[in-house]
Amino acid sequence: MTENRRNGTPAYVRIQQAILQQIETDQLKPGDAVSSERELARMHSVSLMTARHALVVLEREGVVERRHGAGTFVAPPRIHFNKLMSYTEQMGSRGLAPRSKTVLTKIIEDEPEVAARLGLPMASRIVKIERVRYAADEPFALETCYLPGNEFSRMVKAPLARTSLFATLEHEYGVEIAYADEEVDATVAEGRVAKLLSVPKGDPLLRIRQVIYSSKSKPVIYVIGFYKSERHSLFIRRMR
Amino acid sequence: MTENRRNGTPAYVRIQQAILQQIETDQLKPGDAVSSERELARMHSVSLMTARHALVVLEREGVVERRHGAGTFVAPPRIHFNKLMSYTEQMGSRGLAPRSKTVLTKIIEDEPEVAARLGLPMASRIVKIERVRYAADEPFALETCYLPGNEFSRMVKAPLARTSLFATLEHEYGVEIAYADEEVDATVAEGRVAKLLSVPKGDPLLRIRQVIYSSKSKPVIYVIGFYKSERHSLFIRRMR
DNA sequence: AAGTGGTCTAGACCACGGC
DNA sequence: CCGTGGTCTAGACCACTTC
Repeated sequence: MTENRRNGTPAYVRIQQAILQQIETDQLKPGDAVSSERELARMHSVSLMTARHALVVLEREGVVERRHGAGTFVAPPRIHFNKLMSYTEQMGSRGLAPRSKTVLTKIIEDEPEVAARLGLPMASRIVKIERVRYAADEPFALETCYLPGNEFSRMVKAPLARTSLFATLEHEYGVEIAYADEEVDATVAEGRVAKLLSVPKGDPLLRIRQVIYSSKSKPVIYVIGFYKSERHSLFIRRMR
Repeated sequence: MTENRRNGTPAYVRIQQAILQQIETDQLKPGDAVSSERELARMHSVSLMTARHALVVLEREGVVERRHGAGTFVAPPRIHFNKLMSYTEQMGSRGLAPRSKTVLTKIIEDEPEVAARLGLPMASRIVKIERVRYAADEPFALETCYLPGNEFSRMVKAPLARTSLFATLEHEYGVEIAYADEEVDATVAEGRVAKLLSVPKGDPLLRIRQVIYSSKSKPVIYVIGFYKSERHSLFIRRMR
């Protein structure tokens, strides 16, 4: 082995980095052929198996596609289906600025159903944050978030107008958000919800109840959202 | 190579099959250690790299977990979130019998929007099948399926009361169903839909519009479903 | 026919985990 | 310490695609 692992980095990772850099700098675009296994082996002075390993892993990660007999090609940019993203992140990925107004933030102790959803004892202290989301200066969603009060009481004062809830949790509290289970159904606008969304009573709304879990599978946020139906629909990709 | 690929099956696949069989016959249960790479290599008279390959692929498929320094272990049974299943399959997995009534089946030529969703020219012949789904003798959903008429005209006469649409497509037509894109929103019951579901006009309904694709990424079914909200909600797991 | 990825060998050393 | 998985070599032949 002629001094592989120069910087503690495995050879196959160095090969991947070289390819990824070519993609990032647009030297390689989707559909373009990546150097073949044999070329990579020569270029990086490694065995065929090592060059091969680099490509196999990149394929599993969705960066390249390999076609038997033909070659290895840069994969088209991936569309992230069913990805858990905050409202801020969703808007950001479409190049739009998130706009929302916090209409309520307080600590409650009398919502046992919410406590149960968060896996807390009844009558626990819970942070409640209610926000109206806007798209094009028009309200389209009302989202109510609940967080365990003992851990996250500082959230009551967080400047949520600027930063996202996810970012705050990840940076300020070191909570790594991992996944969410959503329950979706249909309902109609009534009372306070209708007023905040400025829709007539009886209009159909999408209701999404979401339990968001940390990487330790502990519930960290419970969210109930009401979405104006004509301005919002949900996309899901299901695999067989 | 001492006559590997006895039956045209690669050695690493044979090793996988041996392990999978041990799991299926409960000789290996979740958490149990699988034979190590070196053991497998000896047992199957292959090199370490080949035994290793078998395990690496099984790990990617979620069958086993590998822990550096510790060993390879049978993975806990996977929970299938966001899996594309037919109504028949969904009911089956809950131990319930599917019940539905076909209220309409005909060939149409005048729904250009549907044709577009299926990637067909306007004014194409399209098979339309409308079914009411029951749970506990109560209607809870109205599903309208559209299929390309030229390929699937025999579907008009398929005995859908007994077999599922998916099964028919897969067995009779050799179409392999791969994934679906769903668009979910909320609406209210009106006219014909309200009548068929026997709900009052104005009741909220979940509307799901689904394009189901074959493994060749060709649209094969377009489905519009209306679901009674108090009897149906949708579960989604999103990963970060 | 030339070039590509797919499978495979018979070894090697390293890094990590558990006793 | 020993056994595990992780990385790696320097070749080989096969199967497939493209021309």
